[in-house]
Amino acid sequence: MSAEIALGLDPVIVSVVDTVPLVLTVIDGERPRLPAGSFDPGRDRTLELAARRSIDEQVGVEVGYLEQLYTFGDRFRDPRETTGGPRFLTVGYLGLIGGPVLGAPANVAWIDWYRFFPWEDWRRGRPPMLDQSVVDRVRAWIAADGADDTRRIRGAAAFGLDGAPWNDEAVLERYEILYEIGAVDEAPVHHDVLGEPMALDHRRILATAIGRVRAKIKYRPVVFELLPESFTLWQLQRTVEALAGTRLHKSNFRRFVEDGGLVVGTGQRRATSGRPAETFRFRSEVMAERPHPGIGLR
Amino acid sequence: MSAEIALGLDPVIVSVVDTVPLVLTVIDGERPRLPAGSFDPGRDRTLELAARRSIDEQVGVEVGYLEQLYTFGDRFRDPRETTGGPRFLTVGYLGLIGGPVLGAPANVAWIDWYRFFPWEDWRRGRPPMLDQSVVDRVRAWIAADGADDTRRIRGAAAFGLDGAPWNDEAVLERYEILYEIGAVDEAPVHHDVLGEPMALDHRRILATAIGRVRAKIKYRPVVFELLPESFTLWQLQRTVEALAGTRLHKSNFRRFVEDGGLVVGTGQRRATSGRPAETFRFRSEVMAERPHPGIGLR
DNA sequence: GTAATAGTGTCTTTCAGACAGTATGAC
DNA sequence: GTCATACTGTCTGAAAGACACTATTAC
Repeated sequence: MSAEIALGLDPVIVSVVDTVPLVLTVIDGERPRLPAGSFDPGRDRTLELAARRSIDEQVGVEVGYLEQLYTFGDRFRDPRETTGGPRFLTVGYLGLIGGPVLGAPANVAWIDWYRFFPWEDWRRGRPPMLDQSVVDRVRAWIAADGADDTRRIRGAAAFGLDGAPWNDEAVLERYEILYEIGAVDEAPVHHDVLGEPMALDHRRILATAIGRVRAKIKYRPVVFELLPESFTLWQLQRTVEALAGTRLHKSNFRRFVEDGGLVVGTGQRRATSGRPAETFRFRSEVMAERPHPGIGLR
Repeated sequence: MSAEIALGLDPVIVSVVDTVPLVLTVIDGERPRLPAGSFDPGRDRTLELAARRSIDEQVGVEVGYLEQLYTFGDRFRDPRETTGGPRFLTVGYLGLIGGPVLGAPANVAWIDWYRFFPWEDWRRGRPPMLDQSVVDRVRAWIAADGADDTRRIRGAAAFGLDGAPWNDEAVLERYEILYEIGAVDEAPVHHDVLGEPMALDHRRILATAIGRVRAKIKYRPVVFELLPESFTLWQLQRTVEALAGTRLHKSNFRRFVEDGGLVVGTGQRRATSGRPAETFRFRSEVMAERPHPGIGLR
């Protein structure tokens, strides 16, 4: 068993175009992967700076918002460990950038994250692939011989069974249960899988990122990192809906966001295919006024 | 510059006794330190298991709840790097254990975390050391020549300036500003420091942990990890107050916790110095009923 | 006029926050 | 009875959630 450590940096770079949440991937093998880099201890002063540089070098993109997600270190998360390689640890990051990104290398692709997590998109009602057969498999897993009693609560909370509400933030919890029941391609034994796979454990890292974004928009004004300086309220709502995977009530959303002091009108108007919309900008002063200025509404 | 990496594990183990939040420290140098261990890639299947084993081996304690906090990797966070040592990265963990812990080695000490963060305890009103002189230093830092405009918002949100409310979760943000203004011993240049220092960057890690606990109790029933199987509501309230560093309204707290289905009475009573109190236990079913079952109340 | 998108008014229910009160024990 | 702690009732205002409505453009 090797005593070496190799440290990687796995950034999940997110952008939203119209109603589609996109994740930046590299296509250079069978499965899409995150634009991972490796940490060179001699070069960067902090892990975050290393992540920024790695992203810039690989895909020519400078991210604005970047936060650390989690450090993944399970043995054999990288198959090179089985053939005498070092232990591959990686620090996951979440990066947000606004607008479409140009000038990226040819093997870089922005992919709708719901291709990897189709069961997470409830904007047009319950996703069709999340059908009775999947629910039955989760229930079988709950009731399995020798299973811990906590499975009942984990399963109900993750998939909204037995009257529990759907929790949009429980992305990782759902992915992990689907992994355990063999409903994703990455599981060692699997059948009738859901969604498209990614390389290594990158879909798990993406699940962590989606869960984090969905939680974070509710108590920190991070959505604005994904929008241009000025935007319409409809644009803002569409962006939040894309991330959260749910629909919001228009008038409640407007009230929340305007009365809450999160945005302020610019006085400008923008032509649409109907009545022109007023444009707004983020009001950064809310950060000091309220402890948790975010968007959390049904 | 070395190209080596060394990975440590720095657990913040928390317990609450009566009204005192305690953190487990090791006293073997000038300053108390966290019971840090190093990660041996050949031994443990996951980072969390490695952290558990490290804690058990060092201080003979088996933690129940354990979650990853953050990975710290700033250059020179460990001074051994300056003399040709490897780059010392560390993964911080938060562990919670209930009840007093016996049988620990002699150099292990449970210390009231407010000795390191006296300005975080608002249970008896505004902490006296957080006086005008400190506020003046923060304001000077905000107004400094060439300072970024974001300092105004950071400072106001962290220290409740200009009408902003005190945010109990902003523990790390406050520590970082105090570091920048030289009001903590760990800062390279400092005077009139607040609180007791810890070794290396351990106080920063502890700040991260306190902020995380304070945030987490509001949306996850983690307090119960710190309490025995059955407890009185007064005990529960005292524990929450100890962690949050604020006082809560008794009747509102009771209503929240009982009507919210977080606890259920056992029917048993317990003698006190006044009327006997009913005992309660945690109702784990809430986890499936509500998306965010926690305790968040003034 | 219609279609399409933008934006407003208001009712109801829920719940946080604050008040003041009563209950049951030891002595 | 007093003292100490445990526990309850209820008022108020804010805000979430749901509903229906009006406004301004293109055609």
